Amino acid sequence: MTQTRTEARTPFTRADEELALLAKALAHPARVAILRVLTRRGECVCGQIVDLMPLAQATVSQHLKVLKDAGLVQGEIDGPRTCYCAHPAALERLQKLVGALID
Amino acid sequence: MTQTRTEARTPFTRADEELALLAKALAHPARVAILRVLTRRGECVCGQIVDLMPLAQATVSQHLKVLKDAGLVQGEIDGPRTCYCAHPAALERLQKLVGALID
DNA sequence: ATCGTTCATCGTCAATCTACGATAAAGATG
DNA sequence: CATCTTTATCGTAGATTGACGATGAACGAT
Repeated sequence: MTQTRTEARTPFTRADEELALLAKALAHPARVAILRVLTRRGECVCGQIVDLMPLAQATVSQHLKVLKDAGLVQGEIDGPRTCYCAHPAALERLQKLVGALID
Repeated sequence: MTQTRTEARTPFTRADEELALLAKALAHPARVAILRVLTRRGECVCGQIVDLMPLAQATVSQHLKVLKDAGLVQGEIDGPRTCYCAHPAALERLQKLVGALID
């Protein structure tokens, strides 16, 4: 047995992993569009976003989950709705990581 | 008939598409690592990159192609080798697009 | 001309992603 | 309580991605 740890291991650095994860969350135009809506209009209820997107509700919800898992977006349950807003710190983090890549 | 053009069409803006494409190219730690190597060490022959990565030559070559297609990297054939270097303008473009998202 | 080196591409398999309809869960409302 | 609205999740089908070995193409050296 050459591997005793249970954690997933990769031979890449943390910064590489972190940047890749953030980039992956932005790697679909729908998610970029959602994020743009949220930074422009501040808070949005899920249904408002769905109305702006050429996608089914289930698909938008799935993209929102990806953005939330990446920390780019925060969701707060508000009665029967869910209110989403952008999390600027994550975007700034992404910008910083890209900047570090440039040198 | 509601669609006469032959080009692929998306309902997203160009900026959304462009950012998504650049992000997608960075959406794998191996590609981030390759890009970091290239910005740190300037030019690199493909084999040097392969030696630094825990991946087969074919896989690294495939990742290099993704980076090249996204414009993040340039490759120049030099005899039997191929010399790669980062294309900083593309990274700056990415940074700018992310910045525009923040507002 | 025949090697040996270097790299890109092909073929392929497993895994992940994207999209959607259907359904479940949670609150509001009558 | 029954119902409507809103959103998340399930299940699934098709497409794309990531990994590799094998092979091919291009060049330098013997």
